[in-house]
Amino acid sequence: MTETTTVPAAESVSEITAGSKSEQAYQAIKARIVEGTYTPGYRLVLAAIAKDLGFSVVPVREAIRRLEAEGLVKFERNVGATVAGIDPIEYLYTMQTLSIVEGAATALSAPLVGEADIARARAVNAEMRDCLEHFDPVRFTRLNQDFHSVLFEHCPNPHILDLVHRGWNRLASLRSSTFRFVPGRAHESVDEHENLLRLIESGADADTIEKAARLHRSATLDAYLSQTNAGSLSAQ
Amino acid sequence: MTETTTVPAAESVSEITAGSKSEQAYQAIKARIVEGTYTPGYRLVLAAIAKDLGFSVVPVREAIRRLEAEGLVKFERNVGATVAGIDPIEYLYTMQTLSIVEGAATALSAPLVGEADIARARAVNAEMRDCLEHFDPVRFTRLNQDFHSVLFEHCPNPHILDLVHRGWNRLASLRSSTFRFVPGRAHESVDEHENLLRLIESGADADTIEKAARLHRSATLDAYLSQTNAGSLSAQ
DNA sequence: AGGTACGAAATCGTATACGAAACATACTGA
DNA sequence: TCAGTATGTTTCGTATACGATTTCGTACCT
Repeated sequence: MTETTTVPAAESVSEITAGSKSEQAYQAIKARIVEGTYTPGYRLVLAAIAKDLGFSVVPVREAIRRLEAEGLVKFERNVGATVAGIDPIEYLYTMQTLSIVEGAATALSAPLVGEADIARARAVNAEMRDCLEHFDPVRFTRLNQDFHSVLFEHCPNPHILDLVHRGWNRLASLRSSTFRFVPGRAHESVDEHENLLRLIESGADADTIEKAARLHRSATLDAYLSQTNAGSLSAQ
Repeated sequence: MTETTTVPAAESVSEITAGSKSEQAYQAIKARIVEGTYTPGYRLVLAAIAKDLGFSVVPVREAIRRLEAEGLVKFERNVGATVAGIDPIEYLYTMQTLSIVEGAATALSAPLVGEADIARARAVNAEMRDCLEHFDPVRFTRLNQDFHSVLFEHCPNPHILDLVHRGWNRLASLRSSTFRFVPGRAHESVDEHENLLRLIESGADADTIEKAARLHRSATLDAYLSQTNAGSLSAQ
């Protein structure tokens, strides 16, 4: 008879969604930005979003502030928030920053990357190579992220790892991939991936790996820059 | 003649305080953490702080979320916020991250650092040398920040610069300076500063400067670690 | 007609209020 | 005596409401 008392019930079946409404709002808005529903420059009005999501404005407000901190939206006091644009100069800054933190993360991860990881990364890279034929920039970019994730996710320093994730996030918010603009870069990229894998396999020292990873990204940036001749602010 | 029309008057003289109350709350709480009024582990209760500052809980809440994003406070859902502790492992992560971003920022700044800057930095370093006699860790740490600020503030990439600032912020929240724990390190530090200045003066290449700046910080970290033998997770 | 000043609408910022979750404590039953 | 449950208190999470600020449209003056 007493057995029923121990079960405090499962929080009402339909409420397993996600933590707070702030969190839900954050996820929802972010998704719409990445997915393109909210295009750059789009004006994010608190009340409108709140009504749309069925929440009050308070959680929405908090979500937007979080997105601001991540650089996905631009916020102006007493005016409102807009989806951050694809300002080429911003793209440059983001890529440069990412080249540095990702390089470091990859180097720090390297000793912890096992054979299984290498194999997985190589498989992804093979898919990318296939992808070069009937070129699909979006798919290619997806695989690219998968590839690099394998290499840096073992980074033991959570702060650095977080910075890497933020960088990728920002890039994701730029609707079309870099490779759409610089398709030629894709070939080199795949080759550099293999090179990077060899370095890690052979237990190269951290500095070498870091430099390679950083250069891999700077090269993409440079390719983009020479395409759009947006000035020479190349990463070191 | 038309110029006069553009001036909408100075917003009422007494209201130059600071933008929003959220901002004020943010500054106030941060100050109390850095200054030590709120010691690590201290429980930040929204209502209490709000009453204390004379605001409502809403701006306070937002301020605390910002501080959480910067890592100054730890936040747990439905439980509350506490001032982030001096967890040695966290200190390690912060220092390692800072070594990387600060190194990069310094290297990127180097070409933009003029003679006047060098002179200023050298003056600060001289003060630090003086400071070595009757050693004052707090003052020394202040000067240390001044010195490095000169070297990285010209960094053209605002994202990286922001990351550097955040790192310094977190370190500042650790009440007593590193040099209190490792006073011997102070001497070497001053010498390394001079070395760094020479490199920049002579127009050394970015990679060399970056490495030197990064090593300068890693060395401080290592000194701390060997003092507390907190395991060997040394930066690269 | 051009530009300025005023006013209304829109939107944000903050206060207050209430419901929900977590923690501490006292009580009941074996 | 002790485990487990019930209750109370604290504190957070969110909704609603109102005041403050900006922006835009319109009428007026030169």
